[in-house]
Amino acid sequence: MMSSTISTDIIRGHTDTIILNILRQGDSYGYEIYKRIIQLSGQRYELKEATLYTAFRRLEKEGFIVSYWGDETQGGRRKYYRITEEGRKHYERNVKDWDFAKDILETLIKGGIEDVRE
Amino acid sequence: MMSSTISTDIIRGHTDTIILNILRQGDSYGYEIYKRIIQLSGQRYELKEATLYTAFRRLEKEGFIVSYWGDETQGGRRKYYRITEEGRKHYERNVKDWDFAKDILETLIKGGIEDVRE
DNA sequence: CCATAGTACCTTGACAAACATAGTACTATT
DNA sequence: AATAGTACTATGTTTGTCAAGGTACTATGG
Repeated sequence: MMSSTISTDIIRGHTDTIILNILRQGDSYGYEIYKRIIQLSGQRYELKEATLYTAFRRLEKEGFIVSYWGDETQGGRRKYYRITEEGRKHYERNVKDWDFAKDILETLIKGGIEDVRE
Repeated sequence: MMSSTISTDIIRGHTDTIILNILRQGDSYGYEIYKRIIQLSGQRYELKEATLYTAFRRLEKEGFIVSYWGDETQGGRRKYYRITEEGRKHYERNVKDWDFAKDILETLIKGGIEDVRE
């Protein structure tokens, strides 16, 4: 599995958006988000746990998410994350940036001189 | 100009492909490639010179391009770059990877649980 | 009862790409 | 003489990703 042709450098810069996209659909915790990313990609991409937890810290520091401990009476404790209003705005902005950049990127990697934009 | 909403992390990983795309349309030199990238993006993206020359060294080391000095009798000397057969293959591979990754990325940043891929 | 796999979280250190900054050197224009 | 443009290069910093390792609990099969 995970015959990943998706290089990490292509995903780089989208990690935060990917996480926020999951959280805007409901609170979740690290391991579940980790699994859901694999599932969403159809087993084609795995965001490493270390990267994920690094991102949580970054996002929380920037005020885009908040965390709270679940009240599991048994089993491993879970740290849940919730997206903030700021986080939603940040997500929307990132998606907009992505849609915008996508087209330019397409021209840059495939276009010839006749495709010059104005 | 250059009200760049394109973050460098979105371009990251595509630098080599962007350069190879220009070179597969004919030999060129650093400064010209620098200018053409700005032009191709419609003044929306500037690949910094430092990044460009770092990429040249990387690409040459990997055998994807070769360089030779131009025979300018006047003006600053120019170092030309030519794409190799290996470079062309590398370019094709990168474009394929990008097309593949693009769809998955789209799902990851916009998709909900109902969009799970198989 | 013990080994293994799975769930769940976290830290440290290494690496590579992109870039800021700075420099060299020549040409053309004012 | 000053400035802007062309053209190349080196050095050091920042940042995101990840490999590797660790802790701790639960469930399952032999």
